[in-house]
Amino acid sequence: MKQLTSLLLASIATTIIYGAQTTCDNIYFGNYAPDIINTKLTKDTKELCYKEFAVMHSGVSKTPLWSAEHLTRNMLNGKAERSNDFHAEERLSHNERAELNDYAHSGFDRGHMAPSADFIDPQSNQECFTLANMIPQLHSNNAGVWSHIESATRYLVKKSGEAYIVTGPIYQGNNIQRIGGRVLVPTKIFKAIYVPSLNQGAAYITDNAPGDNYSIISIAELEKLTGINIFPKMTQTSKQQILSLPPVKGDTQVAFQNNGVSQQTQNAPASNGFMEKLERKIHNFNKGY
DNA sequence: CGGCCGGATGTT
DNA sequence: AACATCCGGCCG
Repeated sequence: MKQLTSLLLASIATTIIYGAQTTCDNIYFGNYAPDIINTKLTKDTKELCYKEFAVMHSGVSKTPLWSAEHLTRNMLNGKAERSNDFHAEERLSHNERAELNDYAHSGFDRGHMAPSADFIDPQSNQECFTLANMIPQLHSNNAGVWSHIESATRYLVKKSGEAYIVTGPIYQGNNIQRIGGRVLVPTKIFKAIYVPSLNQGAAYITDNAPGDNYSIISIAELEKLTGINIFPKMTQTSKQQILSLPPVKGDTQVAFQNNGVSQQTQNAPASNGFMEKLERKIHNFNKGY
């Protein structure tokens, strides 16, 4: 009995220590994968490892619940060549995965979570075109505010040298749209960033909607919203702070409201190509070495 | 593959 | 303001 108890305790301890079990190495902060707390989300999920990113795929939404990357300055030193090889995920059965047909004529983009422009490595770039890394995303959002959020994130990586990034959808409300009758359309999209050298993190969040609105929120707030422990190795104190993220050029930062229309508080300066210029500047700087 | 699109940027 | 170019993405 005593043995059983200690076994049980050991198993509980193991559960706590390895709460976010992962088979993907060198992707997650502290090697701890995001941990799904909301058990409604855990149904039919499968972790998929790739060379430079990892995905928690849901057979219910037929999208990722998150895509994780560990980016360093060196990985972004160069230009990513798009493979454009959009493909269904072969490691998933038809019943749990999105197909190219689902997206065709749906009116939605196949929007990357881990973006193509993050992967200069050819294998990784090809891999990121798996539909397991895609959500149905409005084109205006993908080509607009979201592209700026991705750009600002790469800028932050180049500036700080290293970051852990978790990107994913949020499904809110009772009338979630589907495409192909199968793939759920997210209502919001987030990109969480943790910079280990600063021991700080924060997240961008936008509606999957037209317009330039976005918010910056704490990791703690994002975790409440998603039901996912985004960075299990962050301390609670650190999760409640908000890392100063680069403003998103020309777009409108708004006060975050969980379940309503956001309310404008300030405008990011509309300096032409601000982030892009900085990206190139740093790229050229890095090229010299 | 090529043609096309919307969004954004750069040049004139 | 007009034009070219780039980009992520859609379609035939």
